[in-house]
Amino acid sequence: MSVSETKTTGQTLSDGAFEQIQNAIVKGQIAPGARISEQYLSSTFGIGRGPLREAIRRLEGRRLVVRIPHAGVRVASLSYEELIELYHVREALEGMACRLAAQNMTDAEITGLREVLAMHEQHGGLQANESYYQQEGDLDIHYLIIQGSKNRTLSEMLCADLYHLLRMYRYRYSTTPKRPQQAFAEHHRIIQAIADRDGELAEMLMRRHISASRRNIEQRMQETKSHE
Amino acid sequence: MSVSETKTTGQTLSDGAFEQIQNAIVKGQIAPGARISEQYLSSTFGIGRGPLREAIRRLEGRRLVVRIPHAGVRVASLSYEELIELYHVREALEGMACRLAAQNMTDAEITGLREVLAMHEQHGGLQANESYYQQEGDLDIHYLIIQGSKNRTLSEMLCADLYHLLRMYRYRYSTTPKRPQQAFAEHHRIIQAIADRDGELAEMLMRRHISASRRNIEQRMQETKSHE
DNA sequence: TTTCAGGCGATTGTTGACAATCCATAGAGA
DNA sequence: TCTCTATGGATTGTCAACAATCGCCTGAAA
Repeated sequence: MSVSETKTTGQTLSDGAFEQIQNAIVKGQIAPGARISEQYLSSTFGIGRGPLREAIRRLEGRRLVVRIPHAGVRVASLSYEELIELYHVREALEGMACRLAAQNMTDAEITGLREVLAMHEQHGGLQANESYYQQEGDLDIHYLIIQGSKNRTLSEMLCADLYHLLRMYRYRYSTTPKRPQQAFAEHHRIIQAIADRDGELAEMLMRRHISASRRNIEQRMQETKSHE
Repeated sequence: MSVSETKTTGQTLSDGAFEQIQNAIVKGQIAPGARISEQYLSSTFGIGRGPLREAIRRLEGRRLVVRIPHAGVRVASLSYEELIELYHVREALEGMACRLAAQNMTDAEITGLREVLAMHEQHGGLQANESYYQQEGDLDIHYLIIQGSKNRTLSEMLCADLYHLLRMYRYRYSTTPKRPQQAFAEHHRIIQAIADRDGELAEMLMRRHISASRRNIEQRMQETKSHE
């Protein structure tokens, strides 16, 4: 569980620590449910406990860690139920974002969206760790559409708050083999609806897309039965 | 802008400061957009800067303050556009919560909901600062319905993140004279739909309820033109 | 008069030491 | 042997001092 040394993009030590710890948690380099002591983090990142505690409080706000007063913080370990809840929330929020995107995206942005999709189609051929790239690509598409909604409040909620939790799960449970192709087709239809400025259809397609993704997870969890 | 001395409910100084500052911001005791120095807070609450900074980082996560590195933090002053955005997000999220509440609330909880509504109806007679109570009452109803969705992720997002921002505005722009009665009737219909276990109708009614509230604000802002 | 450079004051960022709290373990008594 | 208590260690919470950065104000030059 060695935390790889990524560059600190933050302007202040606290910001840097925040990003690094967040990355480590999201990528699973720190195991979910594991207790993280301030001393460990302090020696790992080589900074004092002050900035660390500030970073932890921010992570707490994003629900990436759970803190118990006088007892320490643990990496959040979302239950299966909470993951499903997350997908339900996403369905409502991203459906809305998609409808707004159909209204508010510029033609240039829609063109860019298509280019990203095409790029992912080309890269879709390689096999090794394809799931990873496909997943990140999936996030890229969703990210662009969310930004296209032009609703900054919505964007922040989805990108800053929800997506990190989601990515945490994606790193844990690698994607299912069959989904990517289907997801690609769904993305294609969604983008088409946006290009047609059909907000209602775009919302419906996005909701179905996320709903299908959720059911896919539910099915896999049912199979493996490793609820832990 | 004297910050009233409210009791510290938090278990740790940082938690207490977090709640107190949050309250002060929400209630408008600290003006929106005002710069708050750590020294001021430190002397006001009588605690060191360490816990204060932790509290500030949490407030930052909730978008109640905006922080610029090396330059200090300011109380968030949401623009008119952001307020409208907030209502749009609420519409999607609370609509969903209402649909889930119709599915998942227990009969006892629905009874409790009706009692709260009836209580607010009785108290509706008094005039002085009625708007305030009506508003808080409104929040109570919404709060109960959100909890009734039994989706903890959703509940946290709405209650912990969004509602404080919303309350901040409610304290600033006192409610309009005519809305309460109408809102009361709408609440009544929503609760009826929940009692009937009609999730689809409940969601639609809640969306319209929030949408009407949003349009009411839009109209008022149009009239006064005090966008500042 | 305007603009830009430099320095001063104030504020934020960071650190290390100190205090308070909790957890686990060992030990005594029943 | 079991339970309850007390003590020690470790960890978190808090504070006060130090360092770094920024904004403002002064003043000089164009």
